[in-house]
Amino acid sequence: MRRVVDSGRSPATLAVVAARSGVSAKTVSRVINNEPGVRAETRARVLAAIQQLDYQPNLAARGLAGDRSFLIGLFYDQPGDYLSEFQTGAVQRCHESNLHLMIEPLEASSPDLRRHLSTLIRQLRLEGVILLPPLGDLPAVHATLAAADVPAVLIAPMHARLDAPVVDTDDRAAARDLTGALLERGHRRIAFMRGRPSHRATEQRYLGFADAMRAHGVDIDAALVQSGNFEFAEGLECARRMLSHRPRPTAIFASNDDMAAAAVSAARQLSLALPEQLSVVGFDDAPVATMIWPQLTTVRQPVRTLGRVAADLISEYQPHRHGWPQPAPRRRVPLEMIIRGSIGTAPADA
Amino acid sequence: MRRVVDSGRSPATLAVVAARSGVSAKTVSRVINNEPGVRAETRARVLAAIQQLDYQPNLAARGLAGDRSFLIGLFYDQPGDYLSEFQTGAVQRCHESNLHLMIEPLEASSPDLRRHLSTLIRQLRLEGVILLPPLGDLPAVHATLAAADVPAVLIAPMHARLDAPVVDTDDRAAARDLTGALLERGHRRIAFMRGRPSHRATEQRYLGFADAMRAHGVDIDAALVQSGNFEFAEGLECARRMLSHRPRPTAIFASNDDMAAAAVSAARQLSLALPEQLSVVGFDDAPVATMIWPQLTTVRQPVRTLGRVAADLISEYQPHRHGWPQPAPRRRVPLEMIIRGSIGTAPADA
DNA sequence: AGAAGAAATGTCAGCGCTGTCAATCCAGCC
DNA sequence: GGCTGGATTGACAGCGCTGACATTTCTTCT
Repeated sequence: MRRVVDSGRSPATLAVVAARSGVSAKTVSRVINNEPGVRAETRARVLAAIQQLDYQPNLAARGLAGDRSFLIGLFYDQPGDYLSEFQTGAVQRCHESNLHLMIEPLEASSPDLRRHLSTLIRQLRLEGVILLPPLGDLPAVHATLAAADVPAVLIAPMHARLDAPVVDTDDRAAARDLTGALLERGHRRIAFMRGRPSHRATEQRYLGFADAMRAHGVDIDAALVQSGNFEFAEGLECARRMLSHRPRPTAIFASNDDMAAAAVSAARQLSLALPEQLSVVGFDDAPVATMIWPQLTTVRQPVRTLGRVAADLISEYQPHRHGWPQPAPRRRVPLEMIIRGSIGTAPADA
Repeated sequence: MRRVVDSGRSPATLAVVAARSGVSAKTVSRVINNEPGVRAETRARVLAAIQQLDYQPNLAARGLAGDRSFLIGLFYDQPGDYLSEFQTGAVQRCHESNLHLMIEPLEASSPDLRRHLSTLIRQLRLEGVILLPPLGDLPAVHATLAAADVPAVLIAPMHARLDAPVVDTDDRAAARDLTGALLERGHRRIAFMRGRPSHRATEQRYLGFADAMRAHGVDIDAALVQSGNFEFAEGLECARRMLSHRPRPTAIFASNDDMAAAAVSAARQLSLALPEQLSVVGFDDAPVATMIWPQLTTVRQPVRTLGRVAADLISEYQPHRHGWPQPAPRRRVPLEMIIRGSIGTAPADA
């Protein structure tokens, strides 16, 4: 009895499956691709053979023959803590459609962004891409994608486009609710810390804040609306300025949790008691929101869901039509407010 | 004058480049793959044609013909804030070698982990994988990879293996330094908060702590060594227990920043002044480290570099040899201590 | 039963590239 | 010049699959 050492044992091919199940290769192909026009019994037989042989179709061959790639690109500029959650959601959804996700960092400000992107797209023959902010707003990116005829899904872009679907959240409504929570607790002098101007969320969150203030007939003190650029460090400076303003605001609405954490730090340094003397709300429910004391009242960003929905749109895209349907779909993912210890009743003497 | 609309204009193929430069397809292939045995002048001519035609080789075709995939897999279990940094480093390095990175979540505890992994590997024909903890320690993962003959790089695994290269950091030395910083400031009653048992870092950091204590002739109070499982919530419980212990520790060494943040929160709730009454150190230099007040003294984790080095090992892997060289390479990336406001001199009355 | 049409299945070329091996070129040497 | 051997280059098949189209096998209806 002889044994053949075969560490690189060649995996079963479609032809082997065909032989095993007594049909032609083409029929096996039909089964794999879930094409119609295969008798149920035949399909079952083929499926059984696939199982027995533990057959896995060769992606490269499928791609080459069918002029596809089964690859979706996820492009991002700044890696942030939300990225890994987002991509996890996107990958999961992609797998359901037998697609794979390639993640690609892409410097928005890089001079050869176009070349880089173009190389990537054409080498990989990406079937679609997901653009995390702020990439969805770069004309250079859209031009390159259009030239290569690759459909894109935009995540919370500043400006919606007719030719590209968008996934976003209703930040304005959430900001309204959040502001409402402060107003309900008697706050009137509320400072608002804006985010980075290049993000859609920056404007939307401010508008929601303004909506709520107006609805309650409360004036906004322009001196108490400043930008912290979504960053902790700048938020710290900003909060210091706000807290040294007189009369002092009784609450700070920070456009994200990093800046809210900064506001908490600033208050801490001024020995203000939270939430007795100052209420703070953030946005995003970032990890830091529950890592400081008091924990931040904020709005949970359904990041994983966003990733899933984005992948969903790409999967559903019908390439036989010319481009996306007009107008391109837009999906809104609901946002959820989370009340935690960082807000309280406005101080009486304020 | 007529214009032909050609949105899906077929990209140049290798054959076109060959015709253009007056050589055979095979020679163009040689140039693309940087194979030797091509006269410099010929190479230049081909390169010029590639440029002019803006030719991009088709990955799927190269893969099919050459039995490669140009794909590296990055597997992770828990998405964390470090993941996106890591993958950014890894992607960058991969691109330098014309490889692409596929990221794949993989539930360590999932019952069909093997099946899932196996499907992925064989469909994509991954050329190598990077295993983030704790995946590098799962026998099921190694078995599957070995069966498919796919080389793996382990990131900071609990147990090194002879057959797989490892990238890690010298946590023990860093923990020693960090403990030294506390001892220098007069601290003697130092509590130590351990991490998740499944991580190599947990043990290493404790050993470094113990090294330093022993070197200074300071006894470790066993009651002050407890586990917070690397998580904020558990860290909070743990810190409360530690701070209610009498005599109270004057410093807490938390095995990661999340738990250190928890220690700060706990101290805050007990109205302890930081760092006057309590010093806290963390580990990792996570975002939260600079988002709380006082900012955490910690050790910076060179995450992006780790990603780059991991990809480097995979790229350098020589598949013509049988497996990795014995013993497989191990790369240590240096760690850097960062002193911030969370530590101070031990209280005199302690 | 037989024809017509729909449904199911098969044949075959070829996607764009690389491995194998054969053909050609050229320098160096007698 | 003619020969030899290494350096270049080319011809061609085929990687594993799917598209287009041909063929066969059912249904259904008269």
